[in-house]
Formats: sequence, structure tokens, C-alpha cells
Amino acid sequence: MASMAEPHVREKLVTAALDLLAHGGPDAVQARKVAAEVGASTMAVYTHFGNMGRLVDAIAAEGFRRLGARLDAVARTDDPMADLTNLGLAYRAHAQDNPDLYRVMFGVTSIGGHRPTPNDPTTAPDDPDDVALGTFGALTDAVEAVIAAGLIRPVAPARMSAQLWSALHGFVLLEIAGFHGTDGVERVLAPMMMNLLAGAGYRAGP
Amino acid sequence: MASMAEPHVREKLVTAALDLLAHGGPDAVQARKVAAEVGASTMAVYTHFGNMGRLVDAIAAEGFRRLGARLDAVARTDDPMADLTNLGLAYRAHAQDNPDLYRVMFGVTSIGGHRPTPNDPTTAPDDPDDVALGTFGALTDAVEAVIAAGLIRPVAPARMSAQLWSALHGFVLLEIAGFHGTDGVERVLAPMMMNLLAGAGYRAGP
DNA sequence: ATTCTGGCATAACTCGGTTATACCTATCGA
DNA sequence: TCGATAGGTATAACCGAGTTATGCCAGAAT
Repeated sequence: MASMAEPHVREKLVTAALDLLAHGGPDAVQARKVAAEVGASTMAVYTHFGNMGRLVDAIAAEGFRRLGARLDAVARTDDPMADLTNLGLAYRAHAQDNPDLYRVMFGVTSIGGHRPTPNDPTTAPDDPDDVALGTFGALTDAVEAVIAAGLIRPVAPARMSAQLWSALHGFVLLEIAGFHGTDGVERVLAPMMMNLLAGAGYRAGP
Repeated sequence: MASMAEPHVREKLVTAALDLLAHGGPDAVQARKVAAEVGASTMAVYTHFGNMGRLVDAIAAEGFRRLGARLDAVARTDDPMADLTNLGLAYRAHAQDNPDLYRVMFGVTSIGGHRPTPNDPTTAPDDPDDVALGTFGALTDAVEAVIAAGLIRPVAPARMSAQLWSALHGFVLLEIAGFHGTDGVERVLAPMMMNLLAGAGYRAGP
């Protein structure tokens, strides 16, 4: 019965874990269930990940990859300010579409007592922080484009994007938690981004 | 040995849980340990709270009360803009001094698989959301004072405070997670608040 | 004085992460 | 070709922590 194993068991485990997370919430992500989902025994999780913590790392890393893909899909037009706004909306949309995943990505909603291991240099391929910083880079690039277009003063792009990221992150988490009703985007998120940029000299167009 | 019970067992359990959380992290907050800390048996937790979830609710509510007290302690001077800034710094200081507590307050870092129950109308005395909205009110009041002083345009105070709260929350969580180095306050938090207010017409300095 | 009630202790139950052990297949070396 | 080795797997047991069952005891009610 135990042949030389499907070649992609590890990927299938991650996918199954993501499905369980999306449909059953964090409590549904259990070693036994994840393994059963791919038709394997519990040991499969430990063979491929060592422990649940590493599986959570892989889940988080995959979440950041999907977020990155979603941000990359935002078109870069000749209106860098609209691009930046759309980047923020895409960021929020990813979180809204995958609330539990988003929370796992940032160590919110631990799974079985495990959060992604923060900044562990030994966990090479799936360190979520590295991928997170990639996301941060996308925001920084967009800010640079806005500066290059002369729409805001030449502030340090990384400082502005750190502010934007913090604000986005906080908004998204509070929205998931239900603190921002149904019109949070129009009432809070959009004006918040505009206001932050106003501090760098942006004045809304005619 | 089992007399008519100390009158404040419930409060002592909450205090013990907060101590365990502060010193041993979320994993140390266990029914057995909390009960042992006050010299009672495990059942004390279930007699007074029913389950761990309710204890976590009480922890979160106490955290919001302490945050509220800290915000109330911020002086109201004749410089409402400085007051608002100090409110943000006090908010961040509370989170920085009690990182695990702050995370529990907002459903980050579940304890034994339990997060505070969100918006449950049945949990009367310890609904964390209600106390959280009180915190939100303090921010709103400070914004109103800034408007009354004519330092920013008369925007809707609740909209501005929702933005400030989102930004504060996001900054604080990312700072706790280590994404904002050591000078996050000067490099991100302070300019972020200033920038948000700039969107409402605030112009720094004389 | 008897009965009822609420808080508590002991100990057992259950779930879920983890580990020990053995097997099976593919590959490698002689 | 054949035995040794290694990696992946299944079975089953181990263990910690939330929870529950049961019974005891002290004070209040009648």
C-alpha cells in the first residue's frame, strides 16, 4: 500500500491545510485532518514538516505568496496615485477574502497553539517574514512612483510605505474583527490612505 | 478545607491569569496553572467562568480597562493636538508594556485555542468589544477637542478617530511582531499620526 | 433539625500534537 | 544479480491540557 509516494505530498498537504483553514477555521487545521484530506496517515505531516509549527509556517508563506501575486496583478498605469490606492484595496481584498489566512499570516489566530515562527534564520524556504517584506517592497515601489511623478514631496519612500502598511494592517484586522461595519472601505480605508499622503503634500486632483 | 470561599476568587483568578500571561506568555495561561496560582483546584476556573473562553474574555476586558485607565491618565491641556499625540503614545506604550495582553485583547494570540468571543450579547459583564469601543470614544473625544480648537477642519470626529485607531492598532501589532525596528515611534508612529491629521488640514508648528 | 444550594476537590474522560516502531519500496554498491 | 541502505508510510501508543462526572462540605432557607 505504501508505494514510493506521490511526488507532491508536501504541496498537497499545504493545499489541504489552506482548504481546511478557509472552510473550517483555524480549529479545523489538525494534523489528523490535514493528513486524512490527502489520504495519508498522520505521520505524513511529521515526515514533511517535522511538526505543526512548520506546517503553519508553510501556510503563512503561501498566504504571502498569494498576496504578492494579487498585488502584482494590480496594473501599473500612468496614474501612480490610483495604482497606490488600488494596491491598498487589493491588500484589503485579499484579507477580506481569506480572513483566517490573513490572521495566520501575521501570527494572529495561532493554529493548535502554533504561530508562524518569527524571524527564524534556520527555517530557510518558508520564513514568512521574508515574504512579508517582499509585500512591503511592493508598497514602497508604488510610493516611489508617486514621488517620481511629482505628486507628493520626495519623502523617504520606505517611511511612507511603513505608515501605509501599518494603517492597512490595522484597518484590515479591525475590519475582520467587525469593528468597521460594512462601509469601512469608503468611510475609513480610502480617506485614511488619502490623509496619509496628504501629509506628504498630496492634493486631490481637480 | 473548603470553606465558604474567599469572596474575591474570581478576581484573583483573573489577576493570576494576567500574571501568568505577562510572565510566561499565552502558553502559560492554563486552567490548572491559573487555579494553582490562587491555591484552588482546577474546578475553580469552571465554577466561576464555565470554560477557558470566558476567562479569556475577562482577561481581555481587564486589559481594555487598564488601557482605558492609561488613556484617562493622559492630561488634557490647552494644547489638544499634543493631547491627541500623547494619547497615541500612551496607547502604544500600553501595548509595548503588555504585548501578550494587547494581543489577547484583540483576539490575537488565542489562549488554549480560545480567543475572546466577539460581540456575544449573552456575555454581559465582560464583553471586550464594549470596553474596546470605550477606548475608541477617548480617541474621538480628543479629535473633537482638536476640531473645537480650530486646528483642523470640522471633519466627522468618529471618522478621523477610526482612522487613527486603525493606524495605531496596525503599527502596534507590527511593532510587537518586530517589523518596526527600535525607532518605530519616531520613524513611523509619530509622522503617521501627523500625516493623518494633515489630511484634515493640520499644519505643524507656529 | 432537615433540606437545599453553591463552591470546591478528586479523578476520570477526550481530543489532538507528538513519538516509537515496524514495514515496504526504490536505489545503490559489490 | 543480490543484499544493504534510506526515505516515506501506517499503526498504535504517549502525553498534556480542556473539560466533565461525582461527591463532599458549609451556610442559608424552611
